[in-house]
Amino acid sequence: MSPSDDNLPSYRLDPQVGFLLRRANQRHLALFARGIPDLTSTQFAALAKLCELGQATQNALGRATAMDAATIKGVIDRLRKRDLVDAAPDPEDQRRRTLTPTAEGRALYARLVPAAHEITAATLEPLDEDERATFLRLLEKLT
Amino acid sequence: MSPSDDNLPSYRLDPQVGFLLRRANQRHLALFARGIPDLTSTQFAALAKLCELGQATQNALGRATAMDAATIKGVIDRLRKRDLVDAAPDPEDQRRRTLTPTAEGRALYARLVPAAHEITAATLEPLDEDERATFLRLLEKLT
DNA sequence: CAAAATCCGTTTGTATACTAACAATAATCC
DNA sequence: GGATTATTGTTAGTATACAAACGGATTTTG
Repeated sequence: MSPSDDNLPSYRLDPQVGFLLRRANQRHLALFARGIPDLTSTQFAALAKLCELGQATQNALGRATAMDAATIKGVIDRLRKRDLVDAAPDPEDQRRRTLTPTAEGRALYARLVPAAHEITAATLEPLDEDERATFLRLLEKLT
Repeated sequence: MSPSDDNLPSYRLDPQVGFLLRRANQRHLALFARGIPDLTSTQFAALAKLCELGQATQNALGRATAMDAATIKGVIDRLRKRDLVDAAPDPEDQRRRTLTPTAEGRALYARLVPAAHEITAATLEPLDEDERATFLRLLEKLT
């Protein structure tokens, strides 16, 4: 043992993946809130995926957007309150609620898509073309 | 205009950076909760940084751990309730509270450091050595 | 077919995370 | 030195996020 070999734990917070992921996410969320003040990023994700799919049950939409049942419920409640999403009982399965974007929801989504693309670009702005592709490829593996 | 050139917005949620960042963060948080059930990742970050620094005022610790004043307050409240952190008034500035890790806090931190390293490794496990370095380098730029 | 297991949506509780506003204190400026 | 400005910590309000438990509906299984 060297004289400096004490039992102080060798750990620094700053370079840890978890800390960096959290901060990168924070930065992205700030850019999102600035670019799309109308909706939170989660609400936009739910609306976007629902417009992609045309319709979905509540829990299925949650799975498609990586939100658990309790989370997607709150998100959908808020979107419904603003008449962006409609919920109808499923005649074939009485447990299910079939969600559909309203005309207003689809219109808002269509209107916001350009801003959403700009937010993605702004988030990746510190990287050059090659780095972006690399980063997205690797990030996808950590999902 | 080609016949297929309609006004449907071209947007897919799945490949967007924001969506991937959120999911990567979720995966990391799940690994963290499994590896360190004692503390949340945020609480551990605050405790770790405080042990690194020795002491800090509340808002300064928040800045060092990327938490705003309202967030760090709740985190510190919970750590204090568990006697992991001590808060003393600063005689030089009566607005400030000087935070210090308790002996128990330092012991817990020292005990958890190996698990924290394992969580970092588990989070990055899908990447090989080169990819990890690349990913961390690029992620740091998006902070 | 009946029992068990699963799935659906809901509710409660806890923990981030940010905005906004606030009182108390410090620092700065004219 | 007095007014303005900034900082510190607090509070209230909103929005994810997840765990755990629940009743009801459906599916699987024995």
